Amino acid sequence: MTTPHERVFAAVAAIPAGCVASYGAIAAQAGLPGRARWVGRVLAAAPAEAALPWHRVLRADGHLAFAPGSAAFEAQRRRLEAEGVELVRGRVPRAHFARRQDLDRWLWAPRDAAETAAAPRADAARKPRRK
DNA sequence: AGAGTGACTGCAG
DNA sequence: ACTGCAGCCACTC
Repeated sequence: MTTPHERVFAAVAAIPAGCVASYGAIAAQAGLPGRARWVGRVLAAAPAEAALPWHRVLRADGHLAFAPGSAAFEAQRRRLEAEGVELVRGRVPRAHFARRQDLDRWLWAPRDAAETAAAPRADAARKPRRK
């Protein structure tokens, strides 16, 4: 059967191009709520052959998990920008976060709908923060 | 066995 | 917005 490890891979692979998801969301999607750190560990150990869109996974607040300026940070930022996802004031706008159902649709599971937990408002049509 | 360490998170100050 | 802190849990000394 599917191992937690495989479910994490599947969840990451299910993130649509141009979208992102948090470590916690991936963990929850893989049936491991509360284990965001473990997801980070799995991705760090993931072989390049897996060709996972690891760059679409970031912190819940929109910040990349790597230290700003580090090689890994820049690499991830480049990959995101290549898909049209740009950092605004150092973070990815909530509007880019994939929604629960977007991931479910790719995975299979109607599963529930009960826990529509983090349903981020998908607009973000706000004024340009003065200056 | 026990302490330290994160590709994390949410809450508190 | 930033800093700390408590939970979190696998893994490494």
